[in-house]
Amino acid sequence: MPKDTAILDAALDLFETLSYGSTPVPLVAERAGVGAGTIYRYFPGKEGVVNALYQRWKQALAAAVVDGLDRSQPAALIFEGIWRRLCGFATANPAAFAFLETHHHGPYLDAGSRGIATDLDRSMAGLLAEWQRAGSVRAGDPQLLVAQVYGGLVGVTRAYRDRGTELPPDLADQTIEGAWNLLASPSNRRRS
Amino acid sequence: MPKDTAILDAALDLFETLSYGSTPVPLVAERAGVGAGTIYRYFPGKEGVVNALYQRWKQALAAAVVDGLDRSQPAALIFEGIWRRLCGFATANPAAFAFLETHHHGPYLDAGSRGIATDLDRSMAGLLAEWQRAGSVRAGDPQLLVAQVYGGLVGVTRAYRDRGTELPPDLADQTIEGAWNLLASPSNRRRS
DNA sequence: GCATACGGAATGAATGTTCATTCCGCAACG
DNA sequence: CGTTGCGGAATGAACATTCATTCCGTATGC
Repeated sequence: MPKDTAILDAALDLFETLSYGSTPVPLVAERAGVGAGTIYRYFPGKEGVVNALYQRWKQALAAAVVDGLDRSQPAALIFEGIWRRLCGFATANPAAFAFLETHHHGPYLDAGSRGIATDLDRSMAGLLAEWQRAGSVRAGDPQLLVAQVYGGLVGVTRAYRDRGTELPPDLADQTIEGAWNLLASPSNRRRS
Repeated sequence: MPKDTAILDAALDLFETLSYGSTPVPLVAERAGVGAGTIYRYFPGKEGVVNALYQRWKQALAAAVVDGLDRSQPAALIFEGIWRRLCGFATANPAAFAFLETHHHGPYLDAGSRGIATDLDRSMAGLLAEWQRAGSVRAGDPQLLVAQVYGGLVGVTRAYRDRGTELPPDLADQTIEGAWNLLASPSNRRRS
């Protein structure tokens, strides 16, 4: 494994269990199987590591969600697709998903990291706004609706984590009905 | 203001903006208007401060939500009451609400702090389970349903915070329809 | 094909800084 | 005066970062 990847993987693990502030850089190095100084060959410092980590995964998440969306389908179907990808991503990369969440606010994140985050939010809000115009999603500030559904998924993954259980493969099935009904206008709600 | 309260208030502010790990104790002291040593007269140490802070506010939240619930009302009405109190609490104490969220996972929280948190979760899940038996809430693990609705509220408050805006007084009105529809069984959904 | 020399990547002990905590002297009250 | 509560400089540990050194793969000369 390339050293920079080894470093990022080790950092992900440790930042998640110890929190960023309480993780010593030398410990990251040890876990990554490199010397402490090596980290500074690949990153400008500890903050550089968090930001690289954040951007790497946020971009991966954005790609996983957006890539190959067929925008011509009905809203409920597109939403289902997005939701499944989101859940798939969280299940496949639970530590990374939790990391993105926990560090959303971090004062050490730079403009680049924040930018990626808001781009994704905005493009989701744009989609919702379309659907509102088409009458399939209920009224309300689209950004807040996005925040509310997405927050729900975050809450569920956190609950599993607190419980010490892995995310189940049918996470999407368990949560999609609620998620869609939170968004849908009355006539578009799911019956099942 | 009593010194211990001043210390907790200062810590709340700083932990929220700088994160726990990066907040120096002497800075908390300065902000609280006390000497650095004084903190150690009131708390066993920095961890003692976070835990006192967490417990203080989690208890306040629990009290705000549960106190004086009339369990004989229909589910939708009880839920509305709870949701309004929750939103009221978040609006009245935005920093504390955010703090409780951000530090839910903190490795520095002790058993006492975690205990309060899970008690509240469990009592909410119990309520939901009752409603499921009565047919007003859809099927599914009640703990996960709680996590999903509550996560939604957290997401919304976070969105406002990211935006730099205060939480609006009508937060509950903006979010309750979605929240209830996420939970409700088909026949109990809101039309409005 | 072998020996030698070179460059840059990697290392980890050393450095200076930052921080949680302590402790001693002062002040306020009785 | 004694006692109690407080302040903030002093302390020592832990940390992020640096840098003199080692190490290794490749090139060069024989």
